[in-house]
Amino acid sequence: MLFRKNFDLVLVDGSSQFYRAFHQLRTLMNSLGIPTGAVFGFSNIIRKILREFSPRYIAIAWDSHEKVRKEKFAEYKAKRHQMPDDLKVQIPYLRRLIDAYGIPNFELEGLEADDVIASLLYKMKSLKPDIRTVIVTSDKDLMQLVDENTFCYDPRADEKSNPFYGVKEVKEKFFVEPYQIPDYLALVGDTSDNIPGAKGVGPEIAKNLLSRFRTVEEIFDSLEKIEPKYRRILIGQKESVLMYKSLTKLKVFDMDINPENLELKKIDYDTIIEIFRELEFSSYLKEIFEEKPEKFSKIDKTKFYFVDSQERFEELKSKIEKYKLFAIDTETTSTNPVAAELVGVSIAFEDGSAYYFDLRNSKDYLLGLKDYFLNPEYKKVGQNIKYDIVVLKNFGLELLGVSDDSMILAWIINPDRTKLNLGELTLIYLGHKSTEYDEITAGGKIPFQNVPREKAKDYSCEDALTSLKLVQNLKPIANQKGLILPYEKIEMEIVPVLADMELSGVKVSKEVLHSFGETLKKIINEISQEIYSTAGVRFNIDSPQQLSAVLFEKLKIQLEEVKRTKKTKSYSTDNEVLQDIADRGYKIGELLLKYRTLKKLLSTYIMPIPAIINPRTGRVHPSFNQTKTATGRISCSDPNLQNIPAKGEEGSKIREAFCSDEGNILVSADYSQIELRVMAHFSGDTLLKKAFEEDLDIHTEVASAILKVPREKVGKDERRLAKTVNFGIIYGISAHGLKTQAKLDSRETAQKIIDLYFERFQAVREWRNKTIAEAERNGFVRTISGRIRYVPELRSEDKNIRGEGERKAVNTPIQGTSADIMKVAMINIWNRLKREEPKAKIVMQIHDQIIVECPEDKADSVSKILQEEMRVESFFGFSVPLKVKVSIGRNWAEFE
DNA sequence: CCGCGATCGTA
DNA sequence: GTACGATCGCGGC
Repeated sequence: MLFRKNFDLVLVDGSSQFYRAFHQLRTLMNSLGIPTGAVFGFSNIIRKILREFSPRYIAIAWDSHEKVRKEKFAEYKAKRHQMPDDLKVQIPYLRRLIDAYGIPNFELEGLEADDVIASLLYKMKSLKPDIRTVIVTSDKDLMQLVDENTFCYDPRADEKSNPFYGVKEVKEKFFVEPYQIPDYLALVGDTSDNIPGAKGVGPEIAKNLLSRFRTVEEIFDSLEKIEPKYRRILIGQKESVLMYKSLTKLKVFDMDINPENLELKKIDYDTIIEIFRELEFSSYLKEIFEEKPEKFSKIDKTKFYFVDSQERFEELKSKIEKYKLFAIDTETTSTNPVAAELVGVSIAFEDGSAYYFDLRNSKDYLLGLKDYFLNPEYKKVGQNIKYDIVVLKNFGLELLGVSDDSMILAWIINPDRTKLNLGELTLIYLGHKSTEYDEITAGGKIPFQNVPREKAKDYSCEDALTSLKLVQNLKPIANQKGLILPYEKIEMEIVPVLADMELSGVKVSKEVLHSFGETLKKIINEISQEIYSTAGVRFNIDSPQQLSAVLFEKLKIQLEEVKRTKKTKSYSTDNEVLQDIADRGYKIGELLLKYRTLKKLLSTYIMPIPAIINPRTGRVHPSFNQTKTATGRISCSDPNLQNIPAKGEEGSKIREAFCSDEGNILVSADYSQIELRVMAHFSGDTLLKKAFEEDLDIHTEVASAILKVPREKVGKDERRLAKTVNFGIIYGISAHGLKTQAKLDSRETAQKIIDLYFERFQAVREWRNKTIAEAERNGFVRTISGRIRYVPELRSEDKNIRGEGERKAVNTPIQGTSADIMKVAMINIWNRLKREEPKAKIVMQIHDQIIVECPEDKADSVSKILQEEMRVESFFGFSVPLKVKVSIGRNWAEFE
């Protein structure tokens, strides 16, 4: 280690670190939409320096007004405009936080943070000559203070580089002594402070001169001794250079302070925890928990009981009757609810009591609650309660009257939030650290059924109770944000629908997949051999790294433009590139395309799916995830049946494997052009609405409108272009995106087409502008049901990030409203089928399509129900007719 | 063993 | 140009 890390004094350049953190984390916010990035970044720095240096003395220096330098030079820091509102709102949090950390702050009227640091350092050195100091900064200005006992430290330096700057490092970087830094910057300029420097002088000349002279003053005093080529450059610049130096040279003000004023005070953990909870910094909260577990409240476990006697059971029943609402949590053998076996159940009440059923002993008490479970008058709440519904149903208990779910609440409050586990939510919203599953199962090594009963009881009861408390905390937030309608009428209503879909699963033919798989394996093998012989080398075709080496280094294939990957900027080998290679006549291009397609099908769909067929049901039971998308869509996983191939001969072969059970049939219903209809509704565009009212082909109509030709004259290519434009509009469109997608020759051509579109569909343009403007004002967009999504990207100064925000702001109401419509339809269908065709089961949902499996002779009846129940216009006051297409088949390939 | 990046399947 | 999830390779732990 090069440096002793123990310093006596830490001086932090507060203003610049705060600004930097703000710009770097501009889009970070809590679930209430409050921007938090600057505080997050600053907190990180504070925590890091306290941890690394454990200083006795510490101070954070702040800029005051910049009038001293401004008076000298009006352009100084002219590039920095007024403080943005998003930064302003974070200041009170930061102040409280710094106070809570016990760190003194200093500010000097008229001076900048840098000067304050210089003044503090000067004073402390005069009082304690041997003091070792570290200055926390990312700016080079402060390096002028570096000496044998004073170091600069860049808290944001990456892991590998040395974050410390001592005398040696400063010399290596600038080739001047630390005290010469102001002279150096005065000569070469400093773009970050808008100091131009001497005209014609760059680092090389500055280095050279400052190796021979100590200061710029000396340089200008000795101009006659300097070579003519330098003299000519410098002449006439003395005044400005000396002025620049006076700007970069730090000012030392004699501060009336004692070392005690800089002492690190006692840390107020309670306040820090309070702030971190409010700003939702869960990772920091966890770190604090590791340091000071006693600062976190623990849940009261004194009222957690086993239901192991008739007395307890009676007590529990009377609580159910009294409160008419309880939280429920199940403990099982698997995270997959269909495969899971129930081993324990807990039930918690408002009074903080909770009851645990250890099912290893007896199942009778639990079964004794059957009537309460079935009675929807008794409300049930939980965390991801869909899971418990599925498990309990397989156990033989149906749970009706499910009214609340803490996970769904947290998600609907901020659907971009990805961490929704109970521990995380508990830490932030309740401020206590719950027992983690890994703690009682030794990191998952002990199966739950083997966890000692006392531990199991406390764990399970705690989960049920925290879920109840979270619901009580989160529901008012949802209400305040106007989310009760989508929450109660859509999300909570669809929970049992999705639970049933998971229970039903879908039949898949092992035979079809197996035989097709064998065929594919042979073909893939043959293609691989051909690829190897064409390339002249055996390599891993699945490795983009190796593949690009073969294509571009070994075979030296040259393309018109080199396409690079997004993050690592290496050579891209995606389909577009391979197609390009094929088009240029390279046989390997075609081979690779075929290889990719077939390998994808084999490894993603054909091989894994038979392996996850549930042996008990003979079907696959995917998860229908309700809290995984930011727009309100449902997602599907394990396996994801929402991306089963649809196109191509091979895709169709895979769809063939998804079929109805013996004696059953599949009925599919899909919305026609739902997203464009949603856009017609939102914009109120008369032309679009008319097209849908008259049930015309929308792409042809749009082509006719933008190309100004009669619809009869619209050709295939025109229609295809219009279709691409239509999709583009839904995705928030950009000229670049349309150019790529429609393979246009330039961005300008794409822009012209977009302009033509908006010229004809002015209402769409107006809606788009209005939506973005409102999103900027409110911070979020809404779907038709009132669901929200924040768009913090719109606050960014980065044009690309802003553009991204604009597209999200436009796309989310469209995609999200379509999701709202589909969800309401599913709820209606499920309720109606339950009454009228109880043997019919919803088995799939693919965003605009729903698939029901039913006995063959019920196909017509089910078709009619789907057709009727999907017309949900009246639910939302939707102003455009919805169109539903129904088809019937034995398997998924037989639909249109 | 985990996370990330590249790739590719869907709406 | 939007929204997802699964697979594989690869590098780090």
